[in-house]
Amino acid sequence: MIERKSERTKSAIRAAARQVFALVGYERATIRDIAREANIDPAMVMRYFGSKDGLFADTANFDLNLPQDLGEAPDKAGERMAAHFIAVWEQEGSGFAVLLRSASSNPVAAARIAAVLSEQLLPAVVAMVGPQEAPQRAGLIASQMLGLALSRYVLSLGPVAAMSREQIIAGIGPTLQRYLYGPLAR
Amino acid sequence: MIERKSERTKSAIRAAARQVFALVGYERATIRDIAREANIDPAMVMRYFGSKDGLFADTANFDLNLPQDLGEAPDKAGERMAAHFIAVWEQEGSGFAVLLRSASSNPVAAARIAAVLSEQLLPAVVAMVGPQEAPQRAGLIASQMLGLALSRYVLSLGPVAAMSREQIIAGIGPTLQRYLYGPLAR
DNA sequence: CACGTTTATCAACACTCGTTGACAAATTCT
DNA sequence: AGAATTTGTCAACGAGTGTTGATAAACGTG
Repeated sequence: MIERKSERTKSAIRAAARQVFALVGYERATIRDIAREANIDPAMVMRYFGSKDGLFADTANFDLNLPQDLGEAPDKAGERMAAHFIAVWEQEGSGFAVLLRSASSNPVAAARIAAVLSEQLLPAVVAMVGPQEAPQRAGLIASQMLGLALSRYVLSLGPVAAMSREQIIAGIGPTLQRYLYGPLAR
Repeated sequence: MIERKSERTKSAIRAAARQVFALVGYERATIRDIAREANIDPAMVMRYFGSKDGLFADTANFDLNLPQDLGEAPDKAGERMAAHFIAVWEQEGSGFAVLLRSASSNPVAAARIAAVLSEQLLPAVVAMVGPQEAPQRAGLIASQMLGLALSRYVLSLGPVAAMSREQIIAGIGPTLQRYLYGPLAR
């Protein structure tokens, strides 16, 4: 057999876990729920992922994957960044929904979001504006993007969820642009 | 006795509940934890609040309390709004921390945040810019403010938590200003 | 003081959860 | 085919949870 049977089961569990975790969060998701969603026995989850924590750690990952050339067209950076964020989030199984849904109550998820900020967003901003002002600028950007994701995808707040991608980008792009290159308080 | 003894106990429970709920969220908070924090018996919680849900419903309330005169100085509205948000959140026992910490996993909390948007923020924005564009503008404002609160108070993301109130206001005020009165995509 | 009401204590129930281990079935290898 | 390994099933355990009811202590009132 070219592919172990267990790999099929593992990915079925993973897919079900992503779905359930993203929908109800780490605490409310039960192994029994996930197993039922994947049409397997709860014990299989333990066999292949060791524990509920292990499954979550495997499922809740996210790569921001920012383009490297944002700084080459500085006047377009904000808009491009906004568009990139939305594109990455809306691709299925990105793991970001899992992460954000559980971040408020699960320390592991919170730490991973913090890591995305410090290891992916911050370096990109450093490359654009230098190390001096980068933390503050990256922090402001993170606050806007996380707030958008929370409002639109997690809480589904009416007005935010109703906006089109284009409206979102038109609204938030200039904000990111200013957070990147606009004036800053000392 | 001028004040029933039960009122003392009830407010002790309330205070402990706010603290525990705000720290770990609805699901991870246990009645036993809250009771221990308040130095009372778990059964007292049931007597006075009926259920864990009842206690949460009693604890998790929030009034944005926006000033009525924001529209009178339109060029200052964004900055004043930002300053007001921060002031309201940082006053102890505001209940907002409880709400936001649990919003991602608790439907009641999510619904209450949605209600703050639709019943408090939206009407204020309608009064300033009219009903046509208000939903989109209020949605954008909510996304930025929720994201700030999430980053700074719930997740304590380093760069955001490190900023001073003045830096926050200087950074976010202009954003709200543009969300209120700036150009908008159709 | 004695009585009724309010407040507090305690132990237990019923349930759900993550997790485990024994065992069976299927699959692969010799 | 027979043995060994992998994969799956099932029932149960132990811990923790919200919740309840019986019972005691504290308190105000005649």
